Amino acid sequence: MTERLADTPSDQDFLRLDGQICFSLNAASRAFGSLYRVLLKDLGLTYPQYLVMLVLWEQGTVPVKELGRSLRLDSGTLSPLLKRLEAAGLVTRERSAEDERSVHISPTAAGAALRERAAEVPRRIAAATGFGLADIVDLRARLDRLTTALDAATAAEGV
Amino acid sequence: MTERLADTPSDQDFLRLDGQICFSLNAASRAFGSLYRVLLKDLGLTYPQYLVMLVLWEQGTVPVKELGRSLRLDSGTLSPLLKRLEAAGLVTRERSAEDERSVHISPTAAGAALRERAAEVPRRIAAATGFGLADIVDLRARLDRLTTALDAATAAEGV
DNA sequence: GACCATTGAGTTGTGCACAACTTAATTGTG
DNA sequence: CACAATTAAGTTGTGCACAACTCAATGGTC
Repeated sequence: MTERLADTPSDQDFLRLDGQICFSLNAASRAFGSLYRVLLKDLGLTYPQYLVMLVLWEQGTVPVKELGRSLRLDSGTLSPLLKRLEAAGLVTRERSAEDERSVHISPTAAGAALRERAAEVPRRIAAATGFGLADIVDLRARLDRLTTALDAATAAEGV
Repeated sequence: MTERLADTPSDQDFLRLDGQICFSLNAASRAFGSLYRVLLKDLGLTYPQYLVMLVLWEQGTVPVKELGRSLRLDSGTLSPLLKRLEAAGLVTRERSAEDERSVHISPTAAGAALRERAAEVPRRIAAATGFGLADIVDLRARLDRLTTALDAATAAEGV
């Protein structure tokens, strides 16, 4: 393989990258998923459900719209997920009085109680990464930058 | 908010981190997914299907087992995916003669031809990230390190 | 050679992500 | 006020990820 200047990558370079950043990202995301699955099993929550509960624990009552903004999910994903949480007795769903289009989600007593049992999860996750706080903060910043760039590109293509 | 030493993060720090690295990772992964979806639409491929085709373009005929190892996917995911690729006329599936348990996947002529049309995708993805080659390589290394650590932790918990 | 554990694909069932659509409530404008 | 456009949830359909399972082929081991 011949040497190339770092600023003039070949098609081959791109082809290799291709199966890489996104693939590595995907793999890391799924690896997190596996660990969360194990840690959340006792609580009877999936990772997306756990994210919803995190928001509710912090904010109390939250409209579906706001949940979607926070978690980057649309109603097509949230509606059935929230129904399952409701069926599990962890949240309530009620139409807003001021705006009948809006539905407010609140944790039930059981849902709120789950917070204690979930308290250990974040620390165990952080420990499992083997990363220090600074590393994590740095990685997060890069990923967020990446997401912003990709969203912009998708929007540009989408036109 | 009070200042803390970097090496003694509080529970609050962990709770905040929690909704962060994994969440950022997830968001980035999905942002990639959205861009790939747009770019692959003309080819009639989803991102996972594209990954399979990448392997086939590079290696020709590959047993399902090997595909699973490469892509970190099990037969529960691959079997239906490969059936869809077969239905689309992009791959063939045949039982191995030496080992009747094994199924070999090969690109058809149409599947191989798709390679040309997909050639642009990697460069456009790389451009969309806004990252240089060095940044991408570095990020990939961090993510792979993360995945390894998480897999080890999951295995340890799994016991 | 018979028996049993292992292996590779496939199937079934659950849940998430997302596109495309529907429905009902609200808002804006003539 | 009326009516069109917008907005918030929800529904439907497709595809992926994964656990748990089945089934047939293979490879020891006695």
